[in-house]
Amino acid sequence: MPIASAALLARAMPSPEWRDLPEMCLSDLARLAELRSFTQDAELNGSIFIVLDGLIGSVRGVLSDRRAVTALFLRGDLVDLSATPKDDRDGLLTFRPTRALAFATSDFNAAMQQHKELALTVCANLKRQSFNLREHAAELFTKAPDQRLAAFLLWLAQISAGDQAQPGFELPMRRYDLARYLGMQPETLSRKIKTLTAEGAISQSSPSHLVIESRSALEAMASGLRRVA
Amino acid sequence: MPIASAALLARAMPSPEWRDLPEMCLSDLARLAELRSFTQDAELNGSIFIVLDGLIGSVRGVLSDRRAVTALFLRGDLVDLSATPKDDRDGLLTFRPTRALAFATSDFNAAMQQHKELALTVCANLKRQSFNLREHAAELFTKAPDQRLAAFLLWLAQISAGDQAQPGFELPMRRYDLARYLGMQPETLSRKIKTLTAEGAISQSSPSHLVIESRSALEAMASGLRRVA
DNA sequence: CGCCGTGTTGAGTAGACTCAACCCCAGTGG
DNA sequence: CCACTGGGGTTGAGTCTACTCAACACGGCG
Repeated sequence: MPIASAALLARAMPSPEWRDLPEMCLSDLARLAELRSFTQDAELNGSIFIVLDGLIGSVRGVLSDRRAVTALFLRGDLVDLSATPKDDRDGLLTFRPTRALAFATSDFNAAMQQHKELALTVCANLKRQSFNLREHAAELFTKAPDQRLAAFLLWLAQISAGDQAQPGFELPMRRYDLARYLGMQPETLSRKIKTLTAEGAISQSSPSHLVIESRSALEAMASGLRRVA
Repeated sequence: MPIASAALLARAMPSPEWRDLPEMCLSDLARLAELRSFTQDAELNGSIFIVLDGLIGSVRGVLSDRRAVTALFLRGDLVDLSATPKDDRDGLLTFRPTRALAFATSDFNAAMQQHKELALTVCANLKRQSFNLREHAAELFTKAPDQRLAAFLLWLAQISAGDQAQPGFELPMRRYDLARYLGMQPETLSRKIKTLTAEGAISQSSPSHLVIESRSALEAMASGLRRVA
């Protein structure tokens, strides 16, 4: 469904960088945007999205059982794979029920042409994403799997902190997808979680609900360099 | 040294996306830009760069012997780490003698404010870089080290194809840095190169000069080419 | 009940890592 | 002219760990 007004769009926007765009720009975007809801495991394609809530993953080899999750798009992120070569190897998947604003690529580009503030905001967003990608790549091969897991859990606790006062948090994705994002096999991930609970660093009330018991233990585990034999 | 005129700047620009900016914008950039030359292993910081030639790497843990190379910036790439948190863990290093245009961050941002074409070009550039980063991450954990090496060599041959008619190409970086980029140890890289030469896929006249002897063998080994956005 | 998706556990193996030593070459200085 | 030095690169032996494949546990749902 399209958005009624600039004010409504601003309310829907997940982060200030979007919300604070000029009135004119927001109303143009409102005219072009479509608010879409996706179930888990929905395949997204062909559009530009702004994530409102939920979690979208960029996966490599969607069909294969050997898929790689190359990036996570969180609330507030701009998702634009229009620069990606068109083949069937890349894809966007929702890892949980997700809502997003969808734009036709040409519409959004035209809006960027018109409103330089939009172009600047998109630039800033892309820079942040590039940073996260580099960070992720760095972790992928300076850290051992258990360190990556510890670092990821701390990161997750941080970004889902404001949500509620509860001590724990929900894993926003399946074990399988998480393993593929952290660059390991699901079995390995399972074992690592097991050892973390055994060491008392975390505890899990249900498979997807984790509680950090000892933040310091996790931190000690996360920051270390790669295994020293 | 600053650049004299828009025409000179346009001539220096390495790729059409920059060269085709409007006259006004180019002359503003020429006023702000500084043409700088770096030797190998120079540390860059604090500015925004446009790479003219050479190779810049984003490294994690510059000082450590356990460094990770998280991204490569080639000719035509915009290098802007201003969104990166300021700590001593990230850094930019030249992997070979490199020339680049340097801008003060505030100057460049002001220019983006003024010229929306510049903002759009930067957006496009960042999107391409994001794609490359995702591609790299995907390779890092869907491919085995020898596959990564084969894919990288093919990619390198492709992007340095136009340079000359010679059959081979120069490795643009030290073994050590290459290994760190491909996510393996220097020793492992050395062994992999050895097996590739033993299998007749490549040959090396000097340590840094490689010739692809059998493209098909490499392709078979790479199990999927690396794509160029 | 059987089925399916999801997650966990259990051996066994392949292969990347570690550490140490060595080679090669360019520069340097006696 | 030659020994010395240091950086970059290579080789060798041994260890460790993440992967592989298989089986199993569990819950929801027809």
